[in-house]
Formats: sequence, C-alpha cells, structure tokens
Amino acid sequence: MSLGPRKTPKQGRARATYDAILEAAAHIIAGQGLAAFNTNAVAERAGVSIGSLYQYFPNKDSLMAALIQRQQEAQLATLQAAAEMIGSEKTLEKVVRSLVRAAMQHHRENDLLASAIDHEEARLPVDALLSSYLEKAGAVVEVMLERFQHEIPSIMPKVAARTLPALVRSVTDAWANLRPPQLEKAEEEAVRAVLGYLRIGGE
Amino acid sequence: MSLGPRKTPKQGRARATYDAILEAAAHIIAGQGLAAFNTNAVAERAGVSIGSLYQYFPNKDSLMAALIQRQQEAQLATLQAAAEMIGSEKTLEKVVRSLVRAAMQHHRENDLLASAIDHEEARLPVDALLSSYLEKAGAVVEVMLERFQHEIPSIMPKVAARTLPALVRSVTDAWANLRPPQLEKAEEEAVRAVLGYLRIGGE
DNA sequence: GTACGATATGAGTGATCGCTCATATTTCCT
DNA sequence: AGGAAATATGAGCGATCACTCATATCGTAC
Repeated sequence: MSLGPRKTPKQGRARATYDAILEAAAHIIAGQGLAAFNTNAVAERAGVSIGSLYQYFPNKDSLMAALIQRQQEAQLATLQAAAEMIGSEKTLEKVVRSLVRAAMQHHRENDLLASAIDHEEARLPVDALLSSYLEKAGAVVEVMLERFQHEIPSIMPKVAARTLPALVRSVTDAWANLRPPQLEKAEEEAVRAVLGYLRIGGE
Repeated sequence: MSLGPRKTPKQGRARATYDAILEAAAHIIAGQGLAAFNTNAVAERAGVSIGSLYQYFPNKDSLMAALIQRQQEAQLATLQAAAEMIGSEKTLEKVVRSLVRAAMQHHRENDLLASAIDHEEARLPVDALLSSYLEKAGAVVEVMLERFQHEIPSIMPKVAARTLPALVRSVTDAWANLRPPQLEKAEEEAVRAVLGYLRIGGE
C-alpha cells in the first residue's frame, strides 16, 4: 500500500484543496481524537468532496503519513529557531531549557494531535521518514551542545543527540496526557531529566 | 458508559471464560496491534461466543479497561519483585539498574501491547485506576530509594514513579530500533538518564 | 429428578466508514 | 472558440464491527 500522495497538484486550486484536506485532518484529530478521524469527516470539514480527497491521497493511511511529515517539518523548524535564538546563551541550563521548550511546543499547542501522531508513527511503515527526522534533529542538538563540551566531558554528542529528543518527548507525554495536563510539571521534569543525563559523571 | 465488568463470574467455568477473553484480547493487541482488536476476533480467539463476551463486558471499552488494570497489576508485581531482590544492594547505581530492568521488562516482552495500553489510558476515563496504580508504584519506588535519601534529597516519589517509566521507555525505544538493536547501550543510557534525573540538585 | 439460576450460543441488525466511478465543471493551450 | 487535461462532485457499494436477543445447555440445591 502506497503512502505517497496519489498525484501532485498542478494548479493553484488543487494546492488549496490539498492543503485544506491536511488542515481539516489536523483539526479533527486535534479536537476529537483519532477515533473521530475518518475520511468523510475530513472531506466535509475541508469543504471538498470525498472524491477530491481521494484524488490526492490513495488511502486513509497516506493522509496520516502526510500529516506526520508535516508535523516533523514543523518540529524541526521550531528546533532550528530555538538553536538560533540561543546562540548567545552562556549557561548549559538555559540552553537545555530552550531545547526542552522547543521539543515541547507542539505538545503544548496540541497534545491530542501530537500523541496521535506518535501513535501512528509506530503503526505505519514510515521508518525512513522518522529516521531522517531524527537524523536532522540530532544534528541540531549536537551543534547546540558542542560549546559545553567542558561541562559535560563524558558525553558523546551523537549518542546524546539520539537519546535526548526521545527523552524529552516521553517525559512530556507522561505529564501532558494527564487530565488536566500538567505542563509546567512536564517542563520541570524534562529539564531535570536532560540536565541530569548530561551532567552525570561530568562533575 | 460503564467501564466495570457487567457481572462477576460465580462458577469456575465462568471465571475461565472471563480469563480466556482477557488473554485473547492481550494476545491480539500484542500480535497485531490495536487496529486488529475487535470484539468478534477476541471472542473467536478465546474460543467463546461473542454473546459470552458481552455477558462479562458491557462494551468494548470496558474490556480495554480490564486489560489496563491487569497490566498495571503485572507491572506492579514486577516492580515489587525487583524491590525484594535488591534488598541488600549497597549502591544507588545498582538499585537503579534493577529498577530500569524492571521497567524495561514489559516493554521488551511486548512492545505493541504496552504502547497500545498507554494510548488507551489517555482516551478512556480511567483516571482513578491510573492514579491508584501510580500511588502504589510510587510507594514501592519510595521504599527502594529511601535508603539513599542523602544522595537524592529532592525527589518526590510519586512524581518519580510517573517520570521514570516514561523515561526508561523512551530511551529504550530510541536504542532498540537500530540495526542491529543496541540493547546494552539502551540499558546504559537509561541508567544514565535515571541516575542523572535522581541526583540533580542533590550533590 | 426437577426446578431454577447461571452460563453459553451465534445468526443477525444497524450503523459506520473506506473507497470507487460515472459524470460534471474549470482551467489551460493554441 | 474549442478541445484536452486537470480538477471536482457525491451517491452509493461493500466490508467491517459493536452489540442484541431468542434459545439452548449446564450446575446446583432440594
């Protein structure tokens, strides 16, 4: 089963339709969860016919895959923005806090969508997508941490770069999926875990 | 919608039916994921009729809720076993290593089931169940760690009980999905993350 | 043995939902 | 203008699945 888009839009209105479909899908999952995510509802919300949806996505899973990719791109952009913004930060703790905030941002804005995407990443054959994203995110993290090599001498940046995003993500999930979500607690715990992980053996 | 069992089995065969249903549900989710989890399939796998399933569970969600409770009990038992086995351990690191192994066990044995349960915990109104489990797990963790209070003065056990499994799990996932899987590395990184998390601010 | 509650059966119902296809409309090109 | 390509439509098909109910069998108490 193909997960790629069925056809690429060639006209402006086609692009608009394509985007409206993705946007509607995100909106539904964010508002009512994965259970309410069905192709008829997406088409209706997008204001297009069900037939149009299937012009661009060969099946429901391919729509989900497109959503995953879109989310990964957004995450990466947020992370890169954070990396640039802290170029001048002096302390490791502040850098880590920025990192954690960047990683948490999409969860904060929309925890239902974020956790649905996590769940679907595990179910769909999107390994290539995922590992390409981890590669890029890891590279950004590596650059951010390089300057503090003296504070965290026993860290191997590439190892840390793989572990850290996973760590932040899971701690955030654990605290953000509560009712009600405890987002401040989530940030504290994530910062604590990351700092502890980085510094151990290093002082 | 009630999530409790519809009726309590009063005869031996009823107990057997009830257990077979739960076992079948776990087996299906573990083997083929949440998408393959439907009541007809569960009944067939359990070797009972669909009618019998609905004698004991008023709806599909109540079956899931029972499964969640069962898993929590298993987790707790594993944790308690680990707690007893390390009664004589002298160093915090060794205690943490046991803890990490205990937390890793169910995920290793059954990754799909564990993550499905996490996902459903967020969707279903099982807050009471979950926080009762966290209470108990927190108590066990507290006992394990209290001997090292001088090394880790700032930990709140119930908080730690929620954060630690999430942390262990994410690190494990990050390392176990490589080619080839680096399970020793996963354990090392998890121990490192937990130790770091526990010790921060404490030395 | 017989009566009665507990347990088991599974064909069937109604609703949902992924997806197709025949047809219609719009845009592009010359 | 006019034809071709691109895009849009939505009724409805087929499959799946949660769940019901009328009926049958089993266990137990007397």
